[in-house]
Amino acid sequence: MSEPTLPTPYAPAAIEPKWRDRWADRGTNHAALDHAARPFYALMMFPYPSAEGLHVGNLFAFTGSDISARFHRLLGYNVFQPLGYDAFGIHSENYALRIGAHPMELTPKNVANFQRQLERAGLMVDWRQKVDTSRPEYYKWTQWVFLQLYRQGLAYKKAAAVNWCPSCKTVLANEQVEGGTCERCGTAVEQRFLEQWFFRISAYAERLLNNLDWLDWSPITKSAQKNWIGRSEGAQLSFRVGGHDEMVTVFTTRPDTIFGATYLVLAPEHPLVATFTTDAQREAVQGYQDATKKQDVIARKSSKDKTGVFTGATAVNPATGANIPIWIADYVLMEYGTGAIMAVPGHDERDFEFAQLFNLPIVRVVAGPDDAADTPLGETAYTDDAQGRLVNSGAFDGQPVAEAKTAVTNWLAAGGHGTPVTNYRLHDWCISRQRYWGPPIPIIYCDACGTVPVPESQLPVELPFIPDFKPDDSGISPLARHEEWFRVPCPTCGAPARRETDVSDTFLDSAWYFLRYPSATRDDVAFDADRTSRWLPVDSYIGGNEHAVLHLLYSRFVTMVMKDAGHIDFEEPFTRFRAHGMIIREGAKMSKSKGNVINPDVYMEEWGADAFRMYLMFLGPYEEGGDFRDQGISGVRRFLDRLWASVRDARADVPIDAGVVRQVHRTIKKVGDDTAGLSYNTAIAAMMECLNHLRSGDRAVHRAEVLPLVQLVAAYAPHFAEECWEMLGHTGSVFDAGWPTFDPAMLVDHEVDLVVQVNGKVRGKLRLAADVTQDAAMAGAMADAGIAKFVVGEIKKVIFVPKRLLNIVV
RNA sequence: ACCCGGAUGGCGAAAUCGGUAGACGCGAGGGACUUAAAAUCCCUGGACCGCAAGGUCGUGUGGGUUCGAGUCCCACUCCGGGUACCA
Repeated sequence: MSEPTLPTPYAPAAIEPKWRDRWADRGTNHAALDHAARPFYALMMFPYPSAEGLHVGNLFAFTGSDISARFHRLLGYNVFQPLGYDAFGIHSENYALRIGAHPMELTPKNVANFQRQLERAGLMVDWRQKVDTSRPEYYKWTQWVFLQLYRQGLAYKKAAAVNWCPSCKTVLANEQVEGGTCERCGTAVEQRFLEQWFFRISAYAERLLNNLDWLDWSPITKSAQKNWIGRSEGAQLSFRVGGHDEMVTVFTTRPDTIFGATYLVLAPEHPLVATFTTDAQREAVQGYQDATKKQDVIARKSSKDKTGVFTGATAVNPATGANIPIWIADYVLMEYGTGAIMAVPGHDERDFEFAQLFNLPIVRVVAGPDDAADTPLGETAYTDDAQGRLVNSGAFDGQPVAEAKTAVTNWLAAGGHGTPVTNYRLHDWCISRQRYWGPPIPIIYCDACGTVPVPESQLPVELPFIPDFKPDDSGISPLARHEEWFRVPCPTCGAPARRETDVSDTFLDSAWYFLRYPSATRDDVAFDADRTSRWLPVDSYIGGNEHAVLHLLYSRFVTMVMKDAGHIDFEEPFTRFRAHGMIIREGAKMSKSKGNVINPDVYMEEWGADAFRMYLMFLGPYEEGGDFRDQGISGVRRFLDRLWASVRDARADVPIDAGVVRQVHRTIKKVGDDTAGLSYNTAIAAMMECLNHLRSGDRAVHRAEVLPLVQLVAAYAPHFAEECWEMLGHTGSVFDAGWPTFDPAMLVDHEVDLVVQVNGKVRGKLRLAADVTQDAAMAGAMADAGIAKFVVGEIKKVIFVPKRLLNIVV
């Protein structure tokens, strides 16, 4: 008796590096950028390369995107899937500060570590086209993008408030302020006024909103953008002020309530406050203004307690002719509308609260279905505008709110008191950062010529290496401490001039990176015209919904501007966008402080990258995320082990089972449909089910039965599939072998289990021909004693759903 | 407060149109193989009553529509995310 040779087990540690090397050698993942006939641009949101290394959340996102990309390739598309690094910005700089490193030295190390981890994950990325936003080859063109906006009159400079942490001696982004204190040291944040560069995104509000109608995006993402843009229809109304020529203009969405406007409120910063304030009130008003100014932006917005001061002035309500007092209060914001409101305490909760506090008159001008004109308002304002109708409003009494909005606006407009307007919440995008780690804004200030854009031929304006990159108490950029850098001759007249020392927001780096990928190796243009028109707009964009608003909105804006400037011929960058879900672990959010952060390296080491990928996709619906449970990964690994064994032991000289073949065809259809719809978890379940059927009863498996399964699993477990494909005798890549086809005839059932109910309760099931008639089914049911015993009395009704059920109502 | 999601076995979850609730996987229990264990393979797994056949209940709560509801409608509770004095 000879010792049988041990069968080869599935060994990811051996085959994964083998295929990574082979893909690199053969250029398997390279897209034919200049002559692809069926281009498909698969984009995933590029990561910020943290020093901690790749997060499973990243890998979850990338794997899902990669499966979609590989699937499209199998379907015959020429897929371009690039990746890069969002390496510039405040995250990277703060981390460098914390560990006492320099971002210019630290970032390349982080990028290298990410690169290693990403390559290991087996993504079908065309690494030739990698971008790194912190490299001069990239940010040269970020600066170019700034200049295009500047040329279009969409970049301008104005003074604006910023958050300042006196302890960290730095400007903070709004996201870095929590409840009025610095997220890092807990110190109360102050407000400073600094000159800032803005992009006029508000000019695109309407277009950004309207295009959402036809974009193929996740509905949640669309609604987040819609809310952020915040379109509201209303009117601007002007109020005469006693003793003054200046009028107060307010914005309101409820012009119908004008008869109930019993006072006006201006924002404390409103420019007319000083004009209107009477001498008697001046001290109180100034005191209030000073107190407001000292408060930081965030604290002001988080405290809901109403405060305010009377200016001493009164205005005339154009509808009633009554004199109404003018107050200032910090619940009115200068940055929205006109910075002034007409207060209608009867029908606005904030005004109601304010009026109660300061004993201002509250008048009912809208009544609900159960109210009369003189029904008292009670404890709260009445804000139901769907059911309300006007009262105490002269000629408009009895009109429903919606109708009255138009009627009152028209009436006021005719009298010269106002005009209908549309307002947007969206405000201009402040892109200045008084920081070091970002692209210097390409502007030069000259005493003679004023603000001069850096000529494109002089780009990039390189970020110099400076050891003292730390922000200081002055509130100006670290670059402003380096005269040798910022003193330059004026590009126009040659006189001594100085550079802008602020850098631009990280979000600008990422607002155009998708345009760069196809042309990443070009140093003469930001993006090549031919390649751009071949590959863009992006066919599939997958990313986190945390970027639903800022990144996606800024990208759309920049794309629109590029179109208007004539650089591209499309205005929406992402034809299809899907948001993936979030991964939690053992029921809890992952965080460093909890110590439950997953290190992908450890899992890939133990189980293999393919099993890890597949588990991430199996643990829950991709668009909802899921719970990472350490024990769960063994299930997908066992599936791969068994599939491996079936491929290894498959033969060509055993009978093919018709039932197995039918199941394989059904699985091809289901996995195709589910993968296209990002239902990866159910696609994997279908493959498992199919394999279980294939192997059931310890039968000998025919090669033709298992071969399609290898193709189906390829997008999910690419190294594994390549090795199996080779074992089955192929020399090329499985990704060039196409997607298996199914025979629709194989999907049709000739016999079905018909469920029989009596009065809606399941009483049995019958194995019957699929095309059985109701009468035949009925006869079959009555012949079954277990069913017939429930059919007592007269049959009132029979519901028959072919192929599904028969319900007998007695 | 407002706007989105969500709630299904011990656990992660599945269920195109309203039509067998719990696919697939984890864990658990039992068995085979083994001197033994691991690995692997097979079987059983919603709850309750029952020896069984069988029956009753069951998708967060309370109502409703329907022959039939996890799925549709109304009211509510809890959880997650986003926005937050936006007039």
